Amino acid sequence: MNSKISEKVIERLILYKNILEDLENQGILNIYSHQLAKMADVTPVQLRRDLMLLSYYGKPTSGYEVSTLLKAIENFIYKSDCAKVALVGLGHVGRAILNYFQGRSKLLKIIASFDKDYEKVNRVIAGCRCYHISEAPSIIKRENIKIAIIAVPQSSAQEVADMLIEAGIIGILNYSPTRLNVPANVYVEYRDMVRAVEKVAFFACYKNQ
Amino acid sequence: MNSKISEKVIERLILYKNILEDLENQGILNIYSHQLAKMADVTPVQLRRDLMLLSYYGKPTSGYEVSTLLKAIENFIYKSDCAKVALVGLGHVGRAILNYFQGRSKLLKIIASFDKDYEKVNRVIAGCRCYHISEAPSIIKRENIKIAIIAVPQSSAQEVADMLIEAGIIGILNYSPTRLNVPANVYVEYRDMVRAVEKVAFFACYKNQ
DNA sequence: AGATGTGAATGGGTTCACAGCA
DNA sequence: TGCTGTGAACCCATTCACATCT
Repeated sequence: MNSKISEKVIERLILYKNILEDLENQGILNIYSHQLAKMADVTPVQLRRDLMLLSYYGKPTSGYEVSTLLKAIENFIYKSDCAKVALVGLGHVGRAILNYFQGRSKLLKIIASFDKDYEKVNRVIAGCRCYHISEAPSIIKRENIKIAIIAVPQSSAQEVADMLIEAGIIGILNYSPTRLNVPANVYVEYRDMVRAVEKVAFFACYKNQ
Repeated sequence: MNSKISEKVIERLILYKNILEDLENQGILNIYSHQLAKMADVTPVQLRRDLMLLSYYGKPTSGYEVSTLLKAIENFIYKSDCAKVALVGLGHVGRAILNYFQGRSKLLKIIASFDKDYEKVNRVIAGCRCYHISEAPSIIKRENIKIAIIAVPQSSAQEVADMLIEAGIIGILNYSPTRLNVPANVYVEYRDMVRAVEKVAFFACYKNQ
């Protein structure tokens, strides 16, 4: 592990990857930094700086080759250990995630989903089988899943997190508003929807005086 | 507008507000910076720095008074112009947001929701009436709504954004993966769920070698 | 000429270290 | 003594300016 990699750079690289996938699907072969930067809402210099991480190089004549740059970002971001994802909670958030994932991420796959409601258990929802929450530890261990999405109500979030971590999870995307207590080696990202709207409201008004 | 306010500070202030609401509900009257900082996963110095924005002061003996600090943050964050929110798209993401909002945000209120599906139109879902998308411009103008959440499929996100901005929206929370083309005065926050999981996967693995 | 890649400068955010207070 | 508030130092991210390439 050489120099520390910042969250912002990774977020941007993932965004570039998305845009490049779209460009590839449109049959575009080459792109200049100023074009890609515009699509990603960053400056061309910022983009070129970010790409310095990848040891990938473009050409002054034709810019970047879409397909190879895409592969370079994928190689950099992709860690095969963390390709399998578990989803806990099949309410609206959980279903939304399953729908969005359908076919979108080439790098990650939601292997299993869990819920405590027996109505949902054993059904296949958006291409993913649902198991009872009590089966989570054994399935996560057996499949060696390292990443989990928590989409359960606030009241059970910590309890679910404890169980997941015990089973080997080291990365959590938490859609519940609760702050989780986790060991130092576990990475948690919070996505509270209410806080997100409050942030937008503040900055929108702030920007316009 | 004196000095520029950073996104990170505001995100943290909103988080403190959340935690303080919980503390108030638990009947806790006072709290020290190191306690609140721990709950928010920041350093005590960082917390005290953040509070410098508010012109609110604690006491070395008893720390901060929960109720007044909470009010100070609310006052700072709350802009009455931006209290009304519109939601576009009542798929799973839209419903999830409505459920989370139920009673949670004291500062903001989702006034109206919109969908193109006539099955949903005129129903009241999670306490919020659903209108046909074609009514959005007139209702947004009439109610003077400034903030909107976009929870529609990728293919219609830009079109919806154009319509909203035309009707007076200046802040957008975008759950679709699409990058939006908007005028300079409009603030947009992106919340793509697939990219979020990819970020977690990267850092979880990166942290653990 | 018009791109890319990058050392050096700038600017913003966080932490240190300590003064001041009850 | 143990807290708060904050100038100064530090560190990280972005931007500038320019050498380099075709």
